[in-house]
Amino acid sequence: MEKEISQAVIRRMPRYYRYLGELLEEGVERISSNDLSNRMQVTASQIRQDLNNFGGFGQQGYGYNVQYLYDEIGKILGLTQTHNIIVMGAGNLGQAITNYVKFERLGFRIIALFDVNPDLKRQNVRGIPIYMMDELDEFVAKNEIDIAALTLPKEKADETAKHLVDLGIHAIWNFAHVDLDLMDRRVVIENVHLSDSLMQLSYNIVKNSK
Amino acid sequence: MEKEISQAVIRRMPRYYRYLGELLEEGVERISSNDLSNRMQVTASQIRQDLNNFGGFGQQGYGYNVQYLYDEIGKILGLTQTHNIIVMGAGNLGQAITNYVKFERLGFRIIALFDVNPDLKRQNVRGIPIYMMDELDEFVAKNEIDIAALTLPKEKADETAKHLVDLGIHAIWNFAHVDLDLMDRRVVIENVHLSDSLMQLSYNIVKNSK
DNA sequence: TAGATTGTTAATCGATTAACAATC
DNA sequence: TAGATTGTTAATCGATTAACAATC
Repeated sequence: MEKEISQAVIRRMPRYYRYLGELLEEGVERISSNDLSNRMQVTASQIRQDLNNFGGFGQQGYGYNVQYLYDEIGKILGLTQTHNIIVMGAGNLGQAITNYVKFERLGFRIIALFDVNPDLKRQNVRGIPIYMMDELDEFVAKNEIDIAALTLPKEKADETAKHLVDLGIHAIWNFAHVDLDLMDRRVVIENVHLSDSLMQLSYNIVKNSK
Repeated sequence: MEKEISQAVIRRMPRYYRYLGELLEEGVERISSNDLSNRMQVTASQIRQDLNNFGGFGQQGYGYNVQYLYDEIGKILGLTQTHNIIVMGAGNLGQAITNYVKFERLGFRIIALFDVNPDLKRQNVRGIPIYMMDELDEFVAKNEIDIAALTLPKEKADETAKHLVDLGIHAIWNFAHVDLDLMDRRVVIENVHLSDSLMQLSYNIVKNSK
């Protein structure tokens, strides 16, 4: 195994990717760490350090080729392969995520939703079918699933997550308001705790008004 | 102004709040930093350091009173006051956020949505009215708005944000895939970049499978 | 070549952890 | 009082920034 790269660095990579995408749209061919640092409001030093965790993508005296760097970061982030996603919970949030077409451009493809509500049986979201929870095992056996997005009430989140892992799904995008307890298992979890985010905003509002 | 508290600390406060809430539900009356650290998988030292940024909430030999600490963190996070929210963009994500009843328990109250789509005129989400964008100025003038949630395409996000700030709204919960350019203004911004989050997950999947 | 800018090492800064005296 | 556990200072660790030699 190579030397571990810190999550602080990883968290910044999608942001670089986003800015490079914008530069591409603007038709910019090359950029120096200094120019990029001005745009992104980070230090040029940090950009160079971050990138050099993964290799030398630039050239002295020239800077970075935008298209090349964009593609390389895409590779690093695993965007060259398609990721099939199932969404657990077909409520508002589950449906909102499903409708987020934008993800598809990045290679993320939602292929099914699951819910317990019988009213949703045989329904679909933008052509993507909603199944009942008891159809999950068979579906997962027959399809290659890379990620499960969890938009369930917190009471159901933990057991569902464990079940998904047992079915062989090793990546969970967790929207439930709990920290999943799957420590001993080989799973990657990415949390999106919306209410935590809102509370952080609330704190900063109070601070800002002082 | 008091000494600045780092965002790293602030980011952890909602998590403490969440765990203390769970302890309350379990009927636990008091807890030591050590027991809490075991539950939360952080060091006891960090818990004590974090809390002591805001004051001494514990007692030697006893630990922390759960209810008291819960309330105090609630105050710190500004949850004692109600925050009125408007949601810009009544698409799937805007509606999903609006339906997230959970927020209300924390004092966040969504009072209106705004969209450009004339089909949505006079519609509502769970009783909360959808207005047209041209009704925004009047609505903001007549109501006390604390937070605007931005669920717009990135092309519209920046100008809308500027407009909101001009109308006197100084907190933005940004779901658009851009970093808003409002640097010189007195605004607090909390970003929720879902595709960034998904890319981070994707990176960790690749790493995990090695 | 001269100028520009990277890749990388060294210095600084900040955040986390450890330790322990204070005290309930 | 003795035991437990905080609040806080000191030590360590990691992340960011600065500096500069290498090189295109």
